[in-house]
Amino acid sequence: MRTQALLLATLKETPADAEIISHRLMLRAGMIRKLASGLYTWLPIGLRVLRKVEAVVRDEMNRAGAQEVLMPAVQPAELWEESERWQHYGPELLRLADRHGRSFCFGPTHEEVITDLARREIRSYRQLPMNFYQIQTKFRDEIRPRFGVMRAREFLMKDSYSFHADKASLAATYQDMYGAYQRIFTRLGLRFRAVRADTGSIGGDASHEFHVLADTGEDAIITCPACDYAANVELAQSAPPAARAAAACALQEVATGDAHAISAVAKVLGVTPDRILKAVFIKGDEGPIALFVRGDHEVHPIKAAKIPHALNPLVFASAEEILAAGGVPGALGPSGLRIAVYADPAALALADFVCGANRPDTHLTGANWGRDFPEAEGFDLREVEAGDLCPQCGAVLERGRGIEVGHIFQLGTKYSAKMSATFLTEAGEAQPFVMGCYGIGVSRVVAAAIEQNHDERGIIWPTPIAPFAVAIVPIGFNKSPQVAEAATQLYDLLRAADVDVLLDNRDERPGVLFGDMDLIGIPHRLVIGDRGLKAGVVEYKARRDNQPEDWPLDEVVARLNERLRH
RNA sequence: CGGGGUGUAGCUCAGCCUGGUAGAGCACUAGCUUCGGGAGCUAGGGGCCGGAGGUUCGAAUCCUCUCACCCCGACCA
Repeated sequence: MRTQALLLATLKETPADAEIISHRLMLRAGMIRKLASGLYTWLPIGLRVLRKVEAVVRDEMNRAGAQEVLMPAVQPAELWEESERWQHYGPELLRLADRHGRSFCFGPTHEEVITDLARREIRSYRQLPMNFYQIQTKFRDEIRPRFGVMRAREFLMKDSYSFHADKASLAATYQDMYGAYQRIFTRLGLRFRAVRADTGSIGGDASHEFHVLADTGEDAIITCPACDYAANVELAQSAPPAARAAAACALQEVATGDAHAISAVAKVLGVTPDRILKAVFIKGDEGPIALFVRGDHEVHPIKAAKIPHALNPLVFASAEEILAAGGVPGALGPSGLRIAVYADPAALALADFVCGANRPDTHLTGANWGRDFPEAEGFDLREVEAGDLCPQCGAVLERGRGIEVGHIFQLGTKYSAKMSATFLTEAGEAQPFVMGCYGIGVSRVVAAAIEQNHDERGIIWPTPIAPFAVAIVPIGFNKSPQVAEAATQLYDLLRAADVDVLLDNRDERPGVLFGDMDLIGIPHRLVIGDRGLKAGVVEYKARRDNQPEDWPLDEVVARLNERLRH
């Protein structure tokens, strides 16, 4: 393509409302423009990248045996009523009515539609398993769209859904999808990590998120540098604590005055926070629940909300509820409580510890589970931090940030059971499909790739998703017939060789051309000028490198192909 | 939805406090010069000052109401 025929809408200045680097660069490179909050137009340069990401995803999905379909973006409310998500999905679901007053929604996801398709079309276990995917525009009315296409309301997603006769078959396809995702993100040139994830509201047995590693990521992830352990902090665990020591001290009551916070108690009693029991009381549907963690640890709200009968999302108990349960705020401890008590394993491993006495301004020292109050039920509650030990191999864990670009779930029969989507087994019995679902945020991948690949001059695309693989930059295209001829010849030659090439024949100064080609991140650049032509060479420079090199004119195609292959 | 902030030329912003009839840089158009890392000079075009109402002789500026957008929190690909 020639820049003549291309909307090269680059900006010198950064639009004021762009916060993160990928959003800024996508605006400056002329990839996207905002239409309204969370709604973006993809300009030619941006769309080329989006299509290339799509192509890699499609290729690997096909290779993994999935079949491409395309479902309607607008879906009838009836299906959502069957799955009961019409009530539960909330305001994120964009609801519409047609001229007859029938209710519809703009699909944020397609479990209902695909399950409806499967129950109509698949009848026998002989047809299973089957895996369908589509690449399609979704709409989620996000509370707070931000960061450009990173969290847009309308976005492009690859979603797939697999149908199985049993869990073993689902597990096999899940593994296939795991592998396909690894290949996809590798081919896209991203540094990523598959992490264990909370199954969240979608439910199901197993789930992995694929995160592009970047400081601007919205998720905190725990990774082990020594083995393959990686998990979202929402469910990350650390190595179990050492076994509890025998009780050695007698229980003593100590007046601690107005020392209520862990740090204050630690100071007054001259102990470190890891010898103190920290209490958190939360609301449950059968009354409050007491939680205990070690004083130097934090309760993770998503973990705590999984406790039986706890309200989800988590809500802290009121002071009145705590008092009614036998607790005294400021001096909370496990003694004399009349409610359910859970403790994190690290808290349960404490011996001769400090805790509140459930009497005003009073703490206990030398306290011990079992001896001084009942053993609490163990429950993983604490948020894992960097420096904790890996539960698999014992190495020191790291904590970083990631951008979630993919998520795979083993759904089970959640949708098929509600929607009576069944097939006949070998024994002739109707059984609900066992399902899996697998998503990739295609448009988000574009932003994530930029977060990982840029410098002060602009984007540095991995070649597989660059808007163009090669830019030809003639110096003085409209002044020097020799340059124009050589540039055009080379352009034709490369196109004939099926190279994705952009000829920048704008009548601009070299600085402008260089600046734009760097900004939009074209990975390979060929500069043709009178100076070089006299010597029979063109200048080649990789976007990532600083030093250009001279290539003999007649070797350019061969050398370039060599570069493009790697 | 709570808390904070911003709307003035295509973009980045000044002007607002202290009312007096619209500005700069970049971009755009034309001409001349320049031409291997975002040129210089000259001459131009472009704004219902987000919208509505009010105060005033007079409102971008003061008041009220609205709308949009951005940032911080709970959701997700």
